Amino acid sequence: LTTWNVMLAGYMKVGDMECARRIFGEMPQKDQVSWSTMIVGFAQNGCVDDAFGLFREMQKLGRSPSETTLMGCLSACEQAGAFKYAEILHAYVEKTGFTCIVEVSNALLDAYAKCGNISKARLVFERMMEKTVVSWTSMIAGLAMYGYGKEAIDLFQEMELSGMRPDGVAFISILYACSHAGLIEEGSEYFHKMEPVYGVRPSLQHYGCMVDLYGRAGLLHRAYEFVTRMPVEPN
RNA sequence: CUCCAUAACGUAAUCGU
Repeated sequence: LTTWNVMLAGYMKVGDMECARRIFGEMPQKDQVSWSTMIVGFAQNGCVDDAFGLFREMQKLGRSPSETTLMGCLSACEQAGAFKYAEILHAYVEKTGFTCIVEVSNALLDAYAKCGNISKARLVFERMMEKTVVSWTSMIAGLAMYGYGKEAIDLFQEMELSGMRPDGVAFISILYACSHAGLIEEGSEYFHKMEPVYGVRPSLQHYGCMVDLYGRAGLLHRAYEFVTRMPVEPN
């Protein structure tokens, strides 16, 4: 079974959905990994309708999509901005009680944010019993996408107060938020506190965010100076 | 029983309507 699954994953990875589909039809048994591989594979190759077709087919066959399959489906929604699918999946999540699985709620919150419904995303976030750094980061990034920079910063502070330690991705989100809301000083303050205060070494992506922060605000000299002085090789 | 192999939640910039 694993061997068949590996074949599915391989074909999907190179974008050969026809071969993957053929193998999927030929294999003697299928498990959750097989279904999940197909659904996520279609989604990542931009075929969201095929992905959901399989989700439906799975249910018709009386198999319950696992939490992992669900996370893949939700992640597929965001790539397509497929709000209608996000709502269907939300209903399924509620029905099955998967809401208590933090990763599933994270995926749901992120899908709503990326599909254009920030208030539903917020609702999912507020109702979560348990939050991980992924939950906080997804919410912060969601607010940032809508240009709510101030709110993103407030949430970042709230996260710190709750005792959650921000990681590298959390900093990418807050820098993204500052950049898109024109909060230049706030952004550079966060950047400069990263390593000394939080112990997170800035990566190339963080430097990229800073160049964007200055450049987007029209501070081209500052952006240029930043690029020439950064300690990692600019890409 | 333990470990290992296949899927799976947050990740900057570039995309006119």
